[in-house]
Amino acid sequence: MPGSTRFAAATHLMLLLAGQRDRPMTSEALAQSLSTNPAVVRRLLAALAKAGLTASQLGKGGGSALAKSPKKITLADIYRAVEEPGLIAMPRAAPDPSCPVGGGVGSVLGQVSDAAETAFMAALEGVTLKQAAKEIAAKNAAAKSAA
Amino acid sequence: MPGSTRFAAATHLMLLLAGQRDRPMTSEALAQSLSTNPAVVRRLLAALAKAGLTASQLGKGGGSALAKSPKKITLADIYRAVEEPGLIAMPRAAPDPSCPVGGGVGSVLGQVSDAAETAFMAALEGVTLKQAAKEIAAKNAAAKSAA
DNA sequence: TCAAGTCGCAACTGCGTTGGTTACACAAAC
DNA sequence: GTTTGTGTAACCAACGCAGTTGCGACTTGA
Repeated sequence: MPGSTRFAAATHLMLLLAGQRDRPMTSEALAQSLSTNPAVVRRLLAALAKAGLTASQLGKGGGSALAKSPKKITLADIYRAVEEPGLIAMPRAAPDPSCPVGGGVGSVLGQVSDAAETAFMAALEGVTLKQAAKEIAAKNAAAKSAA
Repeated sequence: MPGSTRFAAATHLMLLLAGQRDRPMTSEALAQSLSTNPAVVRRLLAALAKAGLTASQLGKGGGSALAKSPKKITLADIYRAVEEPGLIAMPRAAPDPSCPVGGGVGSVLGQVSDAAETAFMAALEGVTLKQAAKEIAAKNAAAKSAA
């Protein structure tokens, strides 16, 4: 697994918040569901808040909550909030300058990378938080009836 | 650095080989163009050979060469040959089993991940090695005339 | 048959990123 | 003013990637 697991964790968080819209949830409660540390959750939440997806309330009875309707939040929003762009990494070392291919590879790859990344994001753009929540609810209902 | 730079390096290699189809190139010569180590090149070449994109010749005067026409090789082929699948990483730690969201996140994310990855690969599928080589040649010609 | 050239593969190392953890200052509610 | 909870910084351990080295296997050519 190359990249980071932040997107998966952030999506989990957002789904949790989407199910508790009436009152804010503390980072500790969220951390327990993710089986991780509150500070990790807060780091994620900080990124999400900066993107305008969540808002937090300080002090007693505080916590975090969605800042927008789950219908208006897509997985692409979440991805952009917590992950770095650049699905395709460029080589660290510069290629041999005497190589005629070396110079061009970068720019060609850059173009392709942009196109591929756009396609990737478009797929994420197509799923809203609300849709995802609904799908999970349906899944849980099915599991419960089976048990 | 997020993912790996293997795709970029492998594409560079393939472009080099596409320009030297008459005789095989040694890993040492390739390594020089990439300004890296021959062993690194061989690792890449091993993966490309396993995918049927290149073939190597042992012994004196040996080296590696394309196994197919550049017209029939797409960047998606190269990507698949050298990179692991799974653009979206799942969390390492299993979520709290008492959390109703926890279980569903994985499967929903899996579906989305597949869709997004398919879109990503489709973009790469649209570019053949030959097209990339042509683009670089055009770029180099333009640079030369400017100088 | 033997020497030279080249790939194939496996170990070890160094570096950068990631996630986990702790600690502490600040803000809001009671 | 005490309690609750966020925001943020610092530090640590684990992991993956690239770089490096070394050696064995194989093919060519004299």
